[in-house]
Amino acid sequence: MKRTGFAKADCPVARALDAIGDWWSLLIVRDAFDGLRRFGDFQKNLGIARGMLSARLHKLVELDVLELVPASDGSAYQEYALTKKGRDLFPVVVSLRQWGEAHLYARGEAHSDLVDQAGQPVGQLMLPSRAGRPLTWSDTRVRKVGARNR
Amino acid sequence: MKRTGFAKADCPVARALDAIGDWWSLLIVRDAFDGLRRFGDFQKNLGIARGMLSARLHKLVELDVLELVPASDGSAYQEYALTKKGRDLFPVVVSLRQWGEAHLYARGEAHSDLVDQAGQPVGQLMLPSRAGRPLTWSDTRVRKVGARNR
DNA sequence: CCAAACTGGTCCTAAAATAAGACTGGACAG
DNA sequence: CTGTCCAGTCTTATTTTAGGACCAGTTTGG
Repeated sequence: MKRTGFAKADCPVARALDAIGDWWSLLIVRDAFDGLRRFGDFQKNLGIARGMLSARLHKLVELDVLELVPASDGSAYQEYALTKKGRDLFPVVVSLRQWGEAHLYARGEAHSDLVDQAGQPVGQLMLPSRAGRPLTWSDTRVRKVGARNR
Repeated sequence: MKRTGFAKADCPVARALDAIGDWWSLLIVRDAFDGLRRFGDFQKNLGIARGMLSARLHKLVELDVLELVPASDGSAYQEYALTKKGRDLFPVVVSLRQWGEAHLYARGEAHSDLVDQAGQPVGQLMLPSRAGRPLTWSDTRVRKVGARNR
């Protein structure tokens, strides 16, 4: 009864969740966007069990979401840095952030905030049609391929 | 050793993952966007264990992501429908889809596809600054609140 | 230059979550 | 009425996770 996997699904959502849809991976990636790079920093900030963290970091490296690079402070240690593939998770993290902000906090409750370089709050993620007009869920549908959609 | 929770985190990403960041919830929501509404339909399409599905659906209802409504075919059964809060997960599902499409398929490998009503492929999710200009990960930072960021 | 502390892990155990299937009770069709 | 469909619940075996003990190489403080 191994946990069901979706690595070979036809649906990109299923494959993406199979890769980074566990409890910790996206939090590690979020911390990486915040500038964390060392094993100990992730461990301290997340409070994750060291064994879990070790396993997750190795998996993320294997997936090419993170890569090991020499420590930036010149020490003999190594650091975990986001790759292009990892940086491309930015919209995933932002979408979760915006949904959380909108629906998971009581009015007035404090939370961290995403701002641009000028300190201005950012806008909402927008899905443009090919022509550039904003689309909502009701404007789109999934074109299935082959037989199954799993 | 209960699974660590983030329901009270300052970070909206952590809260969002606490709510819907398990292996199944987002796949159920994806199927709901595809029009599935009945217990049996979700179960068949996902291949999920019935007990799991039952627990997940109840949690999603409790979270107000789904709601129970009378069956649309006039039978005595009920259906699960997306609420506003659930429909607001659209960008989350789309961001995962686009990341999966871009990074998880071999060239030429078939996958399902998101298109608009005219059958045109949609564009990439875009994060606008307040002024409407596209932002990338390096243009933004998280403004922390209070003491902790977990 | 030696001891202590830090870094980045691995290994072990107990508890919790998951998968898979058996079982149940109400709805519905013939 | 009888058999089948629907929407679950319950049980059990297996896997995953949390948390801590342990360990080897690195850096720091005196």
